[in-house]
Amino acid sequence: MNDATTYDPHAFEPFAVTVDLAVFTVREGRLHVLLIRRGQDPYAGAWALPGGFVLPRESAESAARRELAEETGLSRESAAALHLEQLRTYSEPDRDPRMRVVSVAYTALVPGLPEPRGGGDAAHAQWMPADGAPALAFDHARIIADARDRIGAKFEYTCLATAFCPRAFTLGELQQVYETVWGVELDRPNFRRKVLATPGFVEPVEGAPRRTGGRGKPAALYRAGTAATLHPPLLRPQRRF
Amino acid sequence: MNDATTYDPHAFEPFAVTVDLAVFTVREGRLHVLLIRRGQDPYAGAWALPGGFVLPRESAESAARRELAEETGLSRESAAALHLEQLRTYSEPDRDPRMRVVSVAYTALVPGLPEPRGGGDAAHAQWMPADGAPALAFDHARIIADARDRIGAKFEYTCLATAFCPRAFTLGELQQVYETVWGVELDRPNFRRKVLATPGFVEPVEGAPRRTGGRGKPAALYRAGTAATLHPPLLRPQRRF
DNA sequence: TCAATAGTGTCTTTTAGACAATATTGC
DNA sequence: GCAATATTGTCTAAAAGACACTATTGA
Repeated sequence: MNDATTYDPHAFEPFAVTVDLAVFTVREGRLHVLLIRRGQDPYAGAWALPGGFVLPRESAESAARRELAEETGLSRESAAALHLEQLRTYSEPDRDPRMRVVSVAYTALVPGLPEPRGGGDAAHAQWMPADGAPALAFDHARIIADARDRIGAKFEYTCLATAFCPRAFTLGELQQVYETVWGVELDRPNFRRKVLATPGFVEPVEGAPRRTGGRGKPAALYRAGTAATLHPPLLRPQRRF
Repeated sequence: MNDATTYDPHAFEPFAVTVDLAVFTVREGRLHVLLIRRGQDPYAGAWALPGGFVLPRESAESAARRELAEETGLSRESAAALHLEQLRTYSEPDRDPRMRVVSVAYTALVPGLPEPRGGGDAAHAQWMPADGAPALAFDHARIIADARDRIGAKFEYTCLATAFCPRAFTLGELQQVYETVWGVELDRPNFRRKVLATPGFVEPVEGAPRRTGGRGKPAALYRAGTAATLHPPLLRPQRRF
């Protein structure tokens, strides 16, 4: 085994360590991902995930939150409240043609509303549909695919879906989040029964019911509960064969 | 956003990138983890996870497989067949007191039998019970805890448990793997019904049945099936409250 | 009135959990 | 025979799925 004691940090060409952010939202019944347009080679003009270098004195998680605030134009306080989760690390030697870059990818889920009005560099950040997205720089298409897999799986046994919803939301909105992420239709009464029967998933919020589109009965409002995981899970409908 | 184009790799003190391996096995009904004893400061004399530096031209995954082969004394071919999975990356600035080290942790599951007879550096590698383990160097206790959480969760909806079993195993052995990892007792008839009803989880193997301890009816042998995930999942018994 | 969405109730099928009963081995 | 483990079977409880039905809004 190698040991760090025997290692001279300057003996090798150094590794660069970056974070990449796969920031998702649901708008108009479609999953969107936050992308920026690259101005320089390689991949000049291509779309890419936001991200940046981990600074010498910060953790990857801190770097991810810092970049997230910068890219979305949110305050640090708001960004701190967003759901941010480490996805995995990508370290193929040639994933960046210029130098050795190891990137820690993070997934963030944000409610549908806020535009990525960027302070600073984020002016070119834009929501793009996660399906039918353009060609992406580096291995970013892979990162997005991995992130979508992870999100879809976590929807089954965690309360993660509420991270896509505003503070107060209707069960119809929550159901649409599930349907969008999973790409399936769910039965409304059964979904409702299941969600309400899961302790800590959602809790009712008092006040005037909200109308969804103007038409139809106004729906009751709920907010995210205190639970983090679902017991029992909310399983994706299976493709029986 | 920072961009690698504007980055001088030698401007900062470089990052070192390592892999840490949390290698587990089940023996005698207890979960064990492969540890090495450190010979040098910091943490001289303490136990630590095996691992090492990612070389300039290899991916973290390749480094993990290389280190795994070295530490366990297995051939590259055997090591390639073991279950190896990226856990997460640890990047706190002071996790190593000497320098900035970002470590990509991997989890490996191996069948109970093989001793870590090490070629080379691995002579000091040893299986230790995962509970009641000694104090560990760096943040390795945290890594082991994260790995155990992940394994326990994945047991619910994947076929991962068979990775702890030899090529041919009995349902009783598989059940004991579940019971060890989850720390619960399972009902044998129900476990059996569930496993056999899940397509692709296990498949029967012909040949003489094996006796477990000499006493009792010999059990039929099975091998791992072709499925990777369980549908529907095999849920951990819930602590109802 | 109708269209549209929210919400309730009910029935059936599936799955999980508890546990009795039988089978096959070593001693 | 008995102890120990494997295996089958049965009954019950819980959950999922399908779907009819009612409720409340805007036009």
